[in-house]
Amino acid sequence: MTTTRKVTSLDVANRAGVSRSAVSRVFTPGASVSERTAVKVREAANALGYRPNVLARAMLTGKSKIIGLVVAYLDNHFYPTVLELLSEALEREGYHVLVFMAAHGAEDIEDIVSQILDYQVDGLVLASVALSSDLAKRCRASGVPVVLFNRKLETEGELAVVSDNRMGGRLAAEHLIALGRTRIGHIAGWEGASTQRDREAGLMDGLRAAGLGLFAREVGDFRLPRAKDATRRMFDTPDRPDAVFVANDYMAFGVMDVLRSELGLSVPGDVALIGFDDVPSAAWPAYALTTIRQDAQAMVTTTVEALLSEIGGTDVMPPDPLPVTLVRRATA
Amino acid sequence: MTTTRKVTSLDVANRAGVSRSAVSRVFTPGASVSERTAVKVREAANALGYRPNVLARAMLTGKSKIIGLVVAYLDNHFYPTVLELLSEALEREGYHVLVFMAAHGAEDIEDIVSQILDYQVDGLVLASVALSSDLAKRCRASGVPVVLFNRKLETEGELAVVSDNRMGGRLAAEHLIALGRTRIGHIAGWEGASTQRDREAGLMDGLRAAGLGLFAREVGDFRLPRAKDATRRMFDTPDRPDAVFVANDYMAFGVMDVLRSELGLSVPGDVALIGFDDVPSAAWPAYALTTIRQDAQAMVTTTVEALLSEIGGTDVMPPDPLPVTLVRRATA
DNA sequence: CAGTCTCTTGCAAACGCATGCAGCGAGGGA
DNA sequence: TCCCTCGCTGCATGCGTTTGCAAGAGACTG
Repeated sequence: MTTTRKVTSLDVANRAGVSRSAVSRVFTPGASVSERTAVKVREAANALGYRPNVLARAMLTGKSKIIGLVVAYLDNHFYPTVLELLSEALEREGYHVLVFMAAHGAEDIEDIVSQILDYQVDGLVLASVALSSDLAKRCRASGVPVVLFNRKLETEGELAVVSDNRMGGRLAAEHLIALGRTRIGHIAGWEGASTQRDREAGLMDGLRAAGLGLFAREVGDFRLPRAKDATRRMFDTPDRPDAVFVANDYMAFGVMDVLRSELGLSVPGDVALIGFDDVPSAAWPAYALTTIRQDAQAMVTTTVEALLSEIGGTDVMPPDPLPVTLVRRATA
Repeated sequence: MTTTRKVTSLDVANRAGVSRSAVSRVFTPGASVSERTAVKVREAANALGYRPNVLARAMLTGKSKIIGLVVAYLDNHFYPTVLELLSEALEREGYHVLVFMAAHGAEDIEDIVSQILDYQVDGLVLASVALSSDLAKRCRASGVPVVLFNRKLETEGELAVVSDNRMGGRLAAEHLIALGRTRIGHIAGWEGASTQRDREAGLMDGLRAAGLGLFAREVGDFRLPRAKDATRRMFDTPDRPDAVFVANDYMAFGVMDVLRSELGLSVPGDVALIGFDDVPSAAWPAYALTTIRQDAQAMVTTTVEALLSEIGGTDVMPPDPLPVTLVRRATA
């Protein structure tokens, strides 16, 4: 394996008969270079296959052009979608995404974030992950902007991009009630998530407004097997719910599966179902899940804007919760 | 925003009353340091919150500890799964994944790979992406090991991790034939993919062995809408297939949707269906898709091993295709 | 007690680039 | 013709590390 020596700006400079500075300036947008040398340099660079070393540049400028993303799991299809959108949006701005998997549930977030900071990332987005508020503070102290995605902190001032989860829960409740359902159950996600709390709070708002209470409640932790267990528990009684609001689509698929395949119930005949997120597969005919849609694209756009502003030095106000909409399909 | 100055090894050195080298050595496993200074240094480091700058280290050592991953799309759930597994496996080895989205179909791979190399990645894995063999050569020339994931090149010597797609296709054919089906159709993926070619070749092997020919063929390009269109075309005739082998699960879901929901056909009653990959949702009761399983975990493990070996300087032989298995569910 | 060996440790030189500063030349106005 | 201005360019320094080299400090041996 012939280890071809790395070609540096000096090589290009020599070949083009200029100084390293000249080469550097040619590759630095907005620097002062004459067209004539620019041509010579570009030519030499092409011939040699030279490209500036991002890492070296990062050291000087302090800007690495990389954004850290920590995400806990990818089996809920909402997150792959987000990852794809986020990566594309950032690439458009000259950034790239360094991915970190937060071993599920494990509270080594502390450690993971440290690792990320070692890479001198320009920014950090935490998706589906809870961040202790003092850790957030530490990042901010390192000068690294952080934005929480689909989670928020009770602490003021942390940048968080979320949908109007509470409104979403309320919409779900109102829709089920309008359908004439009265025995409404809830399959909750992980209770540590603000997302979960808000969605449930919204549900309760809606029920209360109609003079109803929650008929049943189980927690599925945003995990498929647990959601199925939760469903079994919830329906293992003669007095069953006639509707269920599930905290996200991913769990809702599991719920629907046990309802139809295990318990032989009809959806929405026996029990109406409504999820949250509107992941792509919610639209698939086999499920045709009625759900509360979060606009992933808008969330990503907002995230990127906030992040880049902060990186640019402009302090930015925490964005408002993004609107959600009920998308009505076959299950409610 | 008080920009706290970055804490460097020099700060730690001063506080601990040693030289920068000492500090460096403390953080370099296997370096020669006395326990006494190690303690002093670690203490100072903790007090100051010091962590070595990975980028600076990367410049010196030439090892960035980052692996580039380029992937074309994440809507086929096979790839999120792989991404998660890959990231976890690499994190275990001290590496991290820098993600690059290859705008679908666009042949700017050339450009994307260049961008990746700018980051001085230690290795590159290309998933669901076709790589011109001279580009592969260019990477190799840069000293960056490349491994193709779920794709292979006709060129010899390129590292590629694939399943035994041909055997998979053959298994599918044999199973359908054993079921008594004779009018067997095929919904193909993107024809530029080796994966597609091999799976189809296997299918043909199986048919031929039974004295059958391919009854119908349409191409779905691994995309959901196109797969659905392909299905409509294939069944828009009085003389319909009684079985279909779809080139991957993701498309198979779409195929099944139009079969059942649009055409009112029964699966497997009217038409048997078999997919490829065994993505998680294939097991969901609403689809219960019979499919050929690729072992994503094994593929990832193989990929990581090959990559790390190459990075370590050991030239490694292209691994054998990984075994696939038929997993029988409700659709065939 | 001198000599030798083994550990540690500091020095200084990279790594590949960006950038302030000063110098150079050309063009324009008086 | 002279001088000022302005656009380019090169020099040198610095970013935060690692690492070969040589020297210092003990520890042992003969």
